[in-house]
Amino acid sequence: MQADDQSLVFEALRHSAWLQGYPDDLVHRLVSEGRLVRLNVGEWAQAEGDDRPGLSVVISGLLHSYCAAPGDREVLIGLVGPGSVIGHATRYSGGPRLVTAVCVEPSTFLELSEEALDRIGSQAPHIWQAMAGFAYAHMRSAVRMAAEVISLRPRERIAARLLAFHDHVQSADRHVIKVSQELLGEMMGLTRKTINQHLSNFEAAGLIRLGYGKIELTDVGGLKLIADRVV
Amino acid sequence: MQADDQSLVFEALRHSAWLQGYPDDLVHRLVSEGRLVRLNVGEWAQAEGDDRPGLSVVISGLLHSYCAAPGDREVLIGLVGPGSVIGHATRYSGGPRLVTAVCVEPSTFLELSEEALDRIGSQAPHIWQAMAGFAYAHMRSAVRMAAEVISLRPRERIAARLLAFHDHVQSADRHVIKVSQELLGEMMGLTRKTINQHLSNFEAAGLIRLGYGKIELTDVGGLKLIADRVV
DNA sequence: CCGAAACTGTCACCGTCGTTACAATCGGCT
DNA sequence: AGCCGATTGTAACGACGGTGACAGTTTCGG
Repeated sequence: MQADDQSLVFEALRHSAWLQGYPDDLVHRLVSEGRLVRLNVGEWAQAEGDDRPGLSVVISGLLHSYCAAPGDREVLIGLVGPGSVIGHATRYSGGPRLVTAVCVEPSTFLELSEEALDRIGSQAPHIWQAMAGFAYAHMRSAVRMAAEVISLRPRERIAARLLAFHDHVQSADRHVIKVSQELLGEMMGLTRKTINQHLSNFEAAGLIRLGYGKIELTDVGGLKLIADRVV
Repeated sequence: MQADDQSLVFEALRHSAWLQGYPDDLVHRLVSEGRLVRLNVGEWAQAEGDDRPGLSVVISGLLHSYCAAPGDREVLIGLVGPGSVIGHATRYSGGPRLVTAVCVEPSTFLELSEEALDRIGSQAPHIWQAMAGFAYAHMRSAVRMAAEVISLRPRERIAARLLAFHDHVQSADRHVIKVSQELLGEMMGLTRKTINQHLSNFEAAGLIRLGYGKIELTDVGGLKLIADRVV
């Protein structure tokens, strides 16, 4: 890895939600033990049950993550951006990969093999806590998503999901969500028509502004009220 | 803890899905560092954001686990039986508890405080792998549940959920699921009426047998076909 | 600069699920 | 044995989302 790549990767990891609270030392070890990988649009960063175990941390780019549902279908579970961790160490989780991630933008990753994780672990045991930590974070969002889909009607669900995206991203223009309505529908089990109907509704109420392939949140508080079924 | 309790707890942990593949030594440490707790019907084994961090392993009994959804609602997420792990070590997961668990039968737990986990970790680092492991297991089932609810229509969803219960339990009479139709509906976001309709349908097709507060699976393969949308 | 591809806005029809309500049945408790 | 609460079977009606289809708009690449 080039020296400038190294510092770039370091910054990306250092600011990721995952490693907040862990020492610089751990981050440095991750950078030096990891391998930088670039993938183009359409390539799989990982596949269920594939033979490349380990973790990958997204440095730049964007991916869609799919989960296998009964009947050989795949459902879009979420968007994966810089700072997210995907994949898992088979050895420490005991099973095939959960999800499939496909690049929708050219992306770069820091790939950490199981062996690399072992080497890091022998020097900096923090890594195990960190791994348990992101497993929890993933579990948290998965449970929340399940709870949303189960308990909320489509209208509330859409509002809640928009807010989840909003909270998930920490960039400057977090108010603008770049997702097509088609994709939104696929992610929460609704048709584009239904999505469109409710979004138009929200726009008329001044909560959001619709664009081509994007949605701008203009009244986060108002959306919260809807998600909370107050309105 | 009494000596006979100790061996009882040891057996429960030793046979739990969680600790399969880990050495007896780790199990022994867990038993000796843990505290045995008994709770009656209606008592909370844990609460979101409560002040008793750590893990609890269910030794005997049955609990319902709830997850907070937007709008101060709680949705029934699943049933928790012997061998399951609930709670989490705040320190290593970085956030409030995810779920609330309420006893529906008198239950016993092995409670492991954060300090106990630390002590175990210093001697047997396996514990961290084990913790990441059950976080993964929980994540897996949560993601799967979300995928089911998103992609399956009610009929398929009910079949898939029945199968999930069936797979989850490893006891002898796993074919008999002891849940009321009311509860089933609550767990997957459907009304009792809808549940009843589809279940009656399944019964007529010879896939299940309905009882009072229980459901017996008589044709697992047939249910799989429905869940997979083949039928 | 233009054409193809992707995305959004909208329609009518139909099926399914939620709502509300009531009766019948089962199980445990006294 | 007998009662009461919990659970199940069922009905009519209305609302809402899915289906399939089409036109208009924006984006991007050649």
